[in-house]
Amino acid sequence: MATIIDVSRKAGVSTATVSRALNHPDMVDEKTRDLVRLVSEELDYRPNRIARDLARRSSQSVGVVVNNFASPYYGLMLDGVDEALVASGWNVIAETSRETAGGELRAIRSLTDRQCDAIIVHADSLDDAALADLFRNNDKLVLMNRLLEPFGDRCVHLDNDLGGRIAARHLIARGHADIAVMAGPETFHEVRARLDGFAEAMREAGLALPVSRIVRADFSLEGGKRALAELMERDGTITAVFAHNDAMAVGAIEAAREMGLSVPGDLSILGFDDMAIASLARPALTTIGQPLRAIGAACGRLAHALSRGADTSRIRRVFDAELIERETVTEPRR
Amino acid sequence: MATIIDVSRKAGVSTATVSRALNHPDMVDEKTRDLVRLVSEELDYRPNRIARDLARRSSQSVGVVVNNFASPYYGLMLDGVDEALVASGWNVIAETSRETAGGELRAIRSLTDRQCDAIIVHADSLDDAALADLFRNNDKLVLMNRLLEPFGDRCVHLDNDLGGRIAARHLIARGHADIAVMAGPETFHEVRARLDGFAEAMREAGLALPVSRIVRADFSLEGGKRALAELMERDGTITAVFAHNDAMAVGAIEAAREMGLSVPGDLSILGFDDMAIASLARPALTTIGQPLRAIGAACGRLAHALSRGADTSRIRRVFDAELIERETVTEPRR
DNA sequence: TGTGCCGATGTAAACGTTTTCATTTGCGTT
DNA sequence: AACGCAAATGAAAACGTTTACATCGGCACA
Repeated sequence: MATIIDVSRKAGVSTATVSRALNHPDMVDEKTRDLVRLVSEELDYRPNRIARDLARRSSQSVGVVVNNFASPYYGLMLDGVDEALVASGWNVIAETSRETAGGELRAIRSLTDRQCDAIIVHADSLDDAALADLFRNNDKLVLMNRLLEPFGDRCVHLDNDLGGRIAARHLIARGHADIAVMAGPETFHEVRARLDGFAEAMREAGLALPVSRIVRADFSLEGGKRALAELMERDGTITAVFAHNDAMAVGAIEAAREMGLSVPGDLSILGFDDMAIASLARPALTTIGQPLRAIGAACGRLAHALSRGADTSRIRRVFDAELIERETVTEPRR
Repeated sequence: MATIIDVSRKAGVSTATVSRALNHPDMVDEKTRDLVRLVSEELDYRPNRIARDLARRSSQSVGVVVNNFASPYYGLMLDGVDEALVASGWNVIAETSRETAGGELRAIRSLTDRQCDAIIVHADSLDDAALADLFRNNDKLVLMNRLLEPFGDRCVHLDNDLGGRIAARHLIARGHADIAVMAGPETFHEVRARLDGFAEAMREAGLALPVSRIVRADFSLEGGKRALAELMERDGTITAVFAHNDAMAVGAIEAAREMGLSVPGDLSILGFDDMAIASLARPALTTIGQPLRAIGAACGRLAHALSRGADTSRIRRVFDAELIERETVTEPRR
């Protein structure tokens, strides 16, 4: 591999001039600039990024920590981050936390050691206090799809409260009054917000949401099946259910079918997330979508701006959930 | 941030000793070793990876280039790569090609500039000749889920030929004789192998596979729908179809339903890939699975071994496809 | 009591850039 | 002709490590 020294020798100039010709073309005479470029081309010179990074004290990369790569939830956000950074020649160094709090800390440390100029983290296992600690000590940290209160300007997230509201309003608009919700585990911060927004919109419409109509389930298809069974056993009068993610919703569809209930004839079902499964389900699932790619891209832009000390005020931090109408919500049969 | 110089001063030794105490503990006296460790701890010293990489002439990272992050196809393999490397403290630097040949070359260049010790590439847009060029000039390149003939020892891939064989044998074993195949676009190298294996197994069983029973479609749900329509129009006697991926297979299920055909009663359908959609479809799709995570992990191990000049002979390069029986294949009705 | 060796440490070079500071050159101004 | 200034360039320091080589004691051995 040719180094800058090879180029400087062959071109008969100093390494400083080569560096300037390539990085700050306007600082060097046109003739030498062309000469240097020509020679670089001939030798197929490619600057060693490690040496450059060391000298510049910037790695031109942002680290991202996610639970895993396999789930499209993370995949879409990663795509967004990548999309936002690729134009500026920056790289994304991704590391997985393998769903543990220890893993998240380990990943952040490792990315810090690698001198990433900023780090984007999707934190599931870390609680608010631990995160606040991290954010206090590191001002180049961006929180992905989660809101951490005192550091709102470094969080990019979906408005889950609004998502819950939209869900309630849609079901209410279709004429439902006896509505149940299939909530995710309490450990998920999203769950609280979706529940709050939903309850608030119900209240505004003068409708009741008794605790007997709220059931907890894990975010899986099986969880959804079990949850629907429990719900119907508790209270057979419900006409619609709002599930906190698509997998649970699809599970609910299956459970309903097994009970001899038609969807949406006897029971309307509304999901959340708009993952691939929603459009593939039959009947196709009506759901609340979150713009994951856009959220990822905003994280990327924020990280980039943060690490260059640029203005971050024009970067969007909160994204709206959006109703995706398909086939599983209609008027209740009377 | 504390540097090695801070540590050396505070401990009253040279930087060389600090470096040795931390990296080669057996080269330094027990007492100084403990002292250095204590001081490092106190100052919260973390070696600067960029400086270390420059000095060691190794970045301890492997680059991976994939089309995108959003598809679980790549996600699963990335998870595998990560899994194989995380233990040794190496990082994965991922870059997307955005589905273009130019993008693949650009990504490889960029990862080379970053001094990745090895690069794993999933090449879709590059043809064999271009790839061979690359592999000739760079001996730290690993090809992910594709076979490039003269460089088989640096390719990790699914045995697609076997996959095709398994598909044919399963349908034949169930009693089918009039079988059609829904092949993917010719540009995909997998497609050829699956077709070959399938045709070979049909021949072995003494069954015909006329070209009229082979239809090309793109790898999408819509493509599958259109392809089934065309197939049935050409020849209404078929009792089973082998689709080259799950999305097409699910499209075929839908098209069949729209034509008033029951699946698997009137028509058996066999997919390929075993992506999430397969288990979610109703009826659940019988398909041929590929161990993507294991393939990714093997790529990771191979890249790691290659970059350290270690023995690579014990790393598995070809993985078997596996039949996943669900609900869409049964005996033909007679 | 030398001699040789080995273990522990320090000195300084090396990794390949970027950038500060100093120097040279040429030009316009008085 | 002397001066100042700006543009172009070079010399060398800096980035923070690792490691080849040199040095120094101490110890076993003859």
